[in-house]
Amino acid sequence: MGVQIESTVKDPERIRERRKQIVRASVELFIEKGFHKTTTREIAKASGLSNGALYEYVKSKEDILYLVCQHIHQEIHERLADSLSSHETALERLRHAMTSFLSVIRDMEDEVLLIYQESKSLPPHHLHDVLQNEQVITDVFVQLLQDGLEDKSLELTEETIPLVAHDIIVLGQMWAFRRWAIRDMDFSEFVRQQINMILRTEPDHSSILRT
Amino acid sequence: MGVQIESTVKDPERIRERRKQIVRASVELFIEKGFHKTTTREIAKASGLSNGALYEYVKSKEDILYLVCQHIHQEIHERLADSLSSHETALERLRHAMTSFLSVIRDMEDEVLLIYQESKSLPPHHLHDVLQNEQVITDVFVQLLQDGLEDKSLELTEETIPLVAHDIIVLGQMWAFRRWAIRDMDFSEFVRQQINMILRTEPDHSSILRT
Amino acid sequence: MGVQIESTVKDPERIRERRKQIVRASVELFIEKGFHKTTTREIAKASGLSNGALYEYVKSKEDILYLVCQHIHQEIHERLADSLSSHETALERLRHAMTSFLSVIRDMEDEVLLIYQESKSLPPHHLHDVLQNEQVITDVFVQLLQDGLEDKSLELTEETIPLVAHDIIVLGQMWAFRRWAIRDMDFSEFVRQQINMILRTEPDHSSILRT
Amino acid sequence: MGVQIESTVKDPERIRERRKQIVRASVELFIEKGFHKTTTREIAKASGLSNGALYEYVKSKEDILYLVCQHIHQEIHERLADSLSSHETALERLRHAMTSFLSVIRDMEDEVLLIYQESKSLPPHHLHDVLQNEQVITDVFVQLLQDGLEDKSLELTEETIPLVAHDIIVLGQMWAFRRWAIRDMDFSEFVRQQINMILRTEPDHSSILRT
DNA sequence: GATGAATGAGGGTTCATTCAT
DNA sequence: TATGAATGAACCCTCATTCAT
Repeated sequence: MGVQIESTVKDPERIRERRKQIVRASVELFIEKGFHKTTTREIAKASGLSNGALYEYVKSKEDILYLVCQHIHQEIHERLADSLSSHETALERLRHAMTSFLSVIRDMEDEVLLIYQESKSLPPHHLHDVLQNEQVITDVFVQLLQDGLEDKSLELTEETIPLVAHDIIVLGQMWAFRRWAIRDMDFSEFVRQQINMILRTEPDHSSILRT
Repeated sequence: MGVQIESTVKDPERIRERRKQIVRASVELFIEKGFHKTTTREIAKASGLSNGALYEYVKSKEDILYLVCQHIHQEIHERLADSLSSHETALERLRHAMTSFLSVIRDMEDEVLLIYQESKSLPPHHLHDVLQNEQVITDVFVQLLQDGLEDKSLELTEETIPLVAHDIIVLGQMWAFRRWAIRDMDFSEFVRQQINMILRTEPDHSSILRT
Repeated sequence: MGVQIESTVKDPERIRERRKQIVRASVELFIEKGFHKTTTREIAKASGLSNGALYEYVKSKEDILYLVCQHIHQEIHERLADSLSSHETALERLRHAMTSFLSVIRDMEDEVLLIYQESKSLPPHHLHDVLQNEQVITDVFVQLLQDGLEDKSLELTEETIPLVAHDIIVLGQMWAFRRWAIRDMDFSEFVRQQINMILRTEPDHSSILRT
Repeated sequence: MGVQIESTVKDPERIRERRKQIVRASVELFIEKGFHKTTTREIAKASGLSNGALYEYVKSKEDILYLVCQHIHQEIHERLADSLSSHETALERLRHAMTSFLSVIRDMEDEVLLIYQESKSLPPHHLHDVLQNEQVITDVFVQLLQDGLEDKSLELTEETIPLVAHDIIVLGQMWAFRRWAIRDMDFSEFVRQQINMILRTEPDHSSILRT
């Protein structure tokens, strides 16, 4: 799954191991200084590898960026998937998922920001794959909305589902990429409001329109 | 207004002129290749300036990025401000503003994306200023929401206004930074849905919750 | 004539000047250590240029090799052409040319060897051009042989001319690339014998075959 | 005979075996990409050895080049020696040898070219040995010429023998290193002309001079 | 003010060789 | 003996910036 990154090394266990080191170090560095201003030497050093060894697990600096993006998406997706509940109605499951998603975003705000800012530096092939991963995460919500359509706990039309799902993602990721504007807001308040923006469940607030 | 960029040149008219050339050329280049992959030589050439002349109107490559971001924000803000209507109710003015805003985003999707992806490369001082400009644009909607609170054409609480304003901005800019996911959607359909996401004005759709 | 080498610099006079420095330094270095073991830093330093300046007059290290080969061929060709005499018979002109050619080879043995050993590292396009230059030099002898055919001072058939011309070149260049085997031979003796090999003019030695 | 190459391995049989693999692979690679552009990893892989194993049969990359040159010379020499005839006169034996030599050159043109282009990269000690091997081959012709002097089937003076022998070698190897200029010539025609260049045996062509 | 040649630090990457297993 | 991961010096080249003219 995803694009295969070549390696000179044969032992797959070791590859996994070393790449984990590389990714861990790189995430930190990329967050701190950005992809372009981070040197491969720094990455090697922070990974506990020599300059040469780094290139046995990766073919280019861009590969590292890809690995980083993939790793971040994986973690987000895993944590989101793990938190999927089995409440009776899709509405309740959706609300729960949104809450979980938002809390993942908060935990990984730097990482989310990283993807927003650096993924454009990926070569087309890898970029495509990263965007696909973003879609995979979005699809979790597409599914939940679909469920709501079926069990009628949500009222919406089929055609709007894709965009609504993206809205959910984006209104959540905002916490990461608009930090500067929201920093003084309480996170739980943010959660409450964004969920309400999507669902309008609060009494007498099904719309911000005056009835 | 904004951060002053130093110049060796005295004549302010000439400075304005030359910087316009620089910005025009840079926007295009940055969109095409990204900030880091664009060289100052390319910028100079595309601006019709010599390598040395460039540095008489600008002190560093980062200054150019700043000029570019500022210019983009200015244009967005101008066009948004110009389109502010004088409808009776704030609700109507808001709806009109959102529509205008979205159409500006569509016209300038590359530029919007540019700011999302490259502004992080600004030195802190300039970054701060750019974010402030983003806030200025957001404040247009803050004001409209406030108006709606006052003329009671909108129903919301004071505290939610800032975040709702940001939501409006972000749900609009999505068109630029989620193009890859939305490309096959009709723009007017996008507009309709996003406005509805914010306002829930469509009959029987004041909420996606089943009543 | 020849393949154009790009330069960032505009002033053609300066380009010529600087490239002369580069070539002069490189010939020496390439002869001493070979193309691959010579670094661009060494070349820059020996040329009296900075690392960066070097690359304003040349696009790659291979370009330098090309410039070097071209320069060597040019000099050989010039000196050969300059020495072309106007003796009555083609035979005499040929003998004179061969003598001159051999003395050029002796003066430039290192350079001749350089081309033999390093031209293979040229990119195809440039290699082709270098070989063409080699042919140009060969053609000097082709012409002389042709003349001899016409004025009947030489007895040979048209079809053998090309190969004989190449033989002349190669039997001369031997002095450079077989030095190790010939070093203890007197140069004038070498000249005498090689010319005799081609012309068999010495009394009673028109062939090494016993009559 | 030749320079001893060190090895960590004891069993001489195994050494011979492995080095044969190494040489076979390297010849091909060096011909294809040149010595410097061929990596030891490629050699190891193509030899069916591991990176480390390679260095148990050879102490450096240059050693491999030496082995390669030696092998090529050996094969040329062997094939030349094998073809030595026992015709009555030295002249006839010489003509036969030249024909054989030329056909060896044709079969091994890539290898001959390889030695011309890469032997310069050998460390002095090894280079000396390789040149000596070249001399050994030359000496085959020295001997034949000497024989001709003795049985008087050739007319030449003792002092010219060494150079004539080298001329024979070089006029033959031309087929390899001047391929680009001669490619459209028929090989048998080449043979005929080159032998005639040396021997001038064709009727009425004992010299290219008009009598 | 303008030009464009010059600077030089530093970047990503390679690869001959070594060495722990 | 064999393996293949690790090392790290070194390479070619780029480019933001400066400065003599």
